[in-house]
Amino acid sequence: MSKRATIIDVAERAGVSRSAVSKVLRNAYGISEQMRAGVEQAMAELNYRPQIAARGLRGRTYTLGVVMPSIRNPFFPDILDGIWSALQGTQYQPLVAVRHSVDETERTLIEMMLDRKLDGFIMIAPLVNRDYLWRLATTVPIVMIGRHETGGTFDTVNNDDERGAYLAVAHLIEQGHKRIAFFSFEPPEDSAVNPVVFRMRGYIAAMQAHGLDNYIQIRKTHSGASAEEDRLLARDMLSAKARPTAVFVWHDAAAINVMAEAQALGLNLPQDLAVVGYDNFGISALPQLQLSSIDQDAHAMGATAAGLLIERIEGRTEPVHFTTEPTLLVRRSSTVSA
Amino acid sequence: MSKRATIIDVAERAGVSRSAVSKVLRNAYGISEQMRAGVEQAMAELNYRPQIAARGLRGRTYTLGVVMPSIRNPFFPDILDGIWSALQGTQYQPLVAVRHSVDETERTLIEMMLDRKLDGFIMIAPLVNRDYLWRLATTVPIVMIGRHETGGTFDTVNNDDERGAYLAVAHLIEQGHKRIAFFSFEPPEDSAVNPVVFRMRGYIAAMQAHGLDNYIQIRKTHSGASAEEDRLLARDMLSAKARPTAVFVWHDAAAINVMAEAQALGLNLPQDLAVVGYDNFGISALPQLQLSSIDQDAHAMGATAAGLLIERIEGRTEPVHFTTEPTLLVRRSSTVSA
DNA sequence: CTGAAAGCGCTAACAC
DNA sequence: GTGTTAGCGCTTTCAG
Repeated sequence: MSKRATIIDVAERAGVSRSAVSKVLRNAYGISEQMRAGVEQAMAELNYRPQIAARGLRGRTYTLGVVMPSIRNPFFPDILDGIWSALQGTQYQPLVAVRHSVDETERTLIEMMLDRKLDGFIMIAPLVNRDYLWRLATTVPIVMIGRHETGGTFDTVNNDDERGAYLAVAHLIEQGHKRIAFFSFEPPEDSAVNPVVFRMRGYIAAMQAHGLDNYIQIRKTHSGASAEEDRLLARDMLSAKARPTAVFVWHDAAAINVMAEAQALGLNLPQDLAVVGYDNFGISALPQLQLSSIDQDAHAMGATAAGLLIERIEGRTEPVHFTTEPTLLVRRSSTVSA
Repeated sequence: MSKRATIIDVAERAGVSRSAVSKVLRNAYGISEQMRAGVEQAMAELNYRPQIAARGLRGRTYTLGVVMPSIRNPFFPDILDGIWSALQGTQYQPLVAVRHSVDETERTLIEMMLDRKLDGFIMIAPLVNRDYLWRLATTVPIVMIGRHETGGTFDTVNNDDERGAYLAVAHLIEQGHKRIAFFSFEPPEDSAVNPVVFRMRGYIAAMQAHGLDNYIQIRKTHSGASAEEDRLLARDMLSAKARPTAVFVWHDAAAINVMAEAQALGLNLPQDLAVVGYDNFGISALPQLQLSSIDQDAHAMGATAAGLLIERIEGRTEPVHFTTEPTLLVRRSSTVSA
């Protein structure tokens, strides 16, 4: 295992002091052109790269922790792409930690990243409670994606979930549907901040705005429901006497399960049942699925979150709350003409 | 931003020296029960957690870098789960870095993780050339997943791709097919180590073993082909005079594209065209896809890789090469009875 | 069994 | 402009 050049090696080779090298490294004030040139040459010759870990002991590690509840959801890669593109040209690098069991919240991950002295966190809808989060946010810069909460000291990036839901339902109404159900789930805790609550609100608003109060029907699975559980609930919903002719589903993964169950029950899609999901995740556009969905602009969410986090790390203290506009993507699952 | 307790705080509170605390921390030899108890109490009272970053400056960071070419492929989450389960009960934690552009290889990621002093890497089929990899492997412990190469100083974990392909093709032959094509791609470099080459070998072996030499047909897209490019090639293949009645596709994502194109051409699946993929990735079992596939046991691959990497970090120098057994999963895409 | 002290690679006052 | 020096939080000889 060969040896890596250190700042001392560079200093010796260039015939200058360590601090001179350090200054060149940091582009700090007070270094002559000549010295800079000499140092840079020495660095090149030695193939020197500063060890960020050591640098971190004094200051920053230039490493951002991205905390994900899963990488199975094809929605998250888009967020990551956004983060990455915002980080281009900066010194910061993202490192991803993924939650693995449901009984374990993100706390373990956060602590392990704290131990490793990462500079800040982008967290995606973590299962941590309010108190913990608020306290944590006074300790380290945090940007939260997918959590509607403006009281803490952390920044947030959210989609306008209420409006997105409204768009979805209005689209279904436009297709002639009246009996439109909302397929949802019961958020585990801090329900007021959960996007699903906003989507429900948008659903109700749209139904009411079109005089469909009497057709409102909300079905809920529990958080982290399996495909089987989703399908069980869907079967129950679709077997009822006056079954809905359309359903707005809180997110795409569940929407796919609802569609599968509908087909298993012999329904033709979209004639017998129209479906619209939320997230427009990676596979919704597949020819085999063609699921209509609300796009949150995950890329923008990621990019914005990364930008905000860096601002935070570099000193901003006022919380910022950013919202992306939802877009409706109409595909075959909700209309014959698509 | 409140202050975190350091080893000095603990030492003072317990009325002992820093080194004593350090020894307790590391379970090192030569500490009395009484002192240990006192130190542990002080740690608890101060809510002390050692800062791994500082520890890393001397020794290990207990952090493993997992380098992925993408998190879009639903095959990778299974590997990550395996890694995670093998790490349970150890001090090591995985941190994931994801490649984002194709023109950029994993080198950047590796270097940034090296700068951050991670202890070792699990890399999944990276786009780095042999020389770089071999040199790197003399510097830092590495376990490679999905690269058939036994000459370097790194460990490898692979599926028996040749056997997996054989299973897939034998299954199709059993279903009565003769005109079985292999839908593949041209590996960018170091092609001899690419799993796809082994799959091709298995395909050819199975065809020959059943006297179907004359029906061998291999189609290739290029590495990183888009869905459109896959479909274009599929269209060409399926529009030919004597089109194949079955196709073995090098991996599931491409198989889904082939199926989509077949349907667009008006073919009925699986009657007109049977399809088998490879990887059994997360969505192949969806009712809407029901893609037959070869399972590599991604979980075992991840778990094994993590175990090997820790052995390496803790001193082993002899390279180890591990192979998982492929399993055929028959679904609707290749047989009417499934 | 315990503690003093040097050192890991880099940063940041502070002198010169 | 440039170099000296004292840390950052932890580990690790090496005396006692």
